[in-house]
Amino acid sequence: MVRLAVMFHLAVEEPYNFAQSVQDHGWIRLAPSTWLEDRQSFQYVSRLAGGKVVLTEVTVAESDTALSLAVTLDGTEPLRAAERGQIERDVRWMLRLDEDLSPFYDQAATDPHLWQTVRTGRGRLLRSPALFEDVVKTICTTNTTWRQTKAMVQRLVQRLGSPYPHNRDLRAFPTPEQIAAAPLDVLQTEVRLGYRSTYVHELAKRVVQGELDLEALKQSALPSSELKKQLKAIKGVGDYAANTLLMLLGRYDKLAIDSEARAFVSQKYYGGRPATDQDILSIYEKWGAYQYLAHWFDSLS
DNA sequence: TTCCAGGGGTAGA
DNA sequence: TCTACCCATGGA
Repeated sequence: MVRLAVMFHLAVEEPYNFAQSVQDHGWIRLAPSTWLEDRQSFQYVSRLAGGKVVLTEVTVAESDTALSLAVTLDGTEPLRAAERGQIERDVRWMLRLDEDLSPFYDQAATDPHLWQTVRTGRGRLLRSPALFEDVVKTICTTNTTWRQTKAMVQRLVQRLGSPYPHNRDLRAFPTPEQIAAAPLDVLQTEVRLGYRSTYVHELAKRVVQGELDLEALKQSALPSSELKKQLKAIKGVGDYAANTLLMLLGRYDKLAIDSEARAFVSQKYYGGRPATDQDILSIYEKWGAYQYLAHWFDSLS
């Protein structure tokens, strides 16, 4: 089998700590994303619109001057310019290379403790190329352990995703079409999504039927509260999941309060006594458009 | 056994 | 808007 590789560079604005930013978020441990420690690189199995499966690897480019990333695409067929362009846009989206965090940096610089962590260039939390993938992954984080989340996503990818020709153990995240075409029973008994099976299956069918245009939400100029209503209209997406998805869309004005956030705030601000959701909200309220990131960095530092 | 994990849907008030 | 109850799964 012929192996074809393409490499290109992406310019990056500093401060940006590639290795930390990619690994900070748990998403790096959800298939088909991987962190290759020995190569200090981020690997992702991409499925292009036409069905080609390509292995994408991103690492810091060797350079004495400006920071840039080296992106390598491995596949069996030559890539058209449009396909290469798609992957480049996907990588920029996944790593949030085009997000302007300077207003947050300005605000964070007024908090010496938080600034210690923020200034190191972390905080561009990893996300998936398609919002569909992130909605499914987020549904898989609810009311379960992180261990089970990883296992559910891994089984979903292995059972329904398209294989990478050079290594069939590597598969792309299944498309809405692939999930919709699978019998519900497969999601229940093989992927073992539990009661989430119907949510994920329904979501895939709605996307395939054109009833729900998730990709359009990425470009939406709607206020976060409006966007949140649309996200909560998805079965399986409640308050926590909707706010997590807003963060994945680059909106940081709402906190995703889960058991981890409750435990952290309780420990740090209430001496181990339980904190109500209102307590948590009031702590980060002053961060306005950047409440999620403020809490995120607070929990890191 | 029972509880609960990076919750959410639904019915009933 | 708030509360009680249910929901698959698997580890503790």
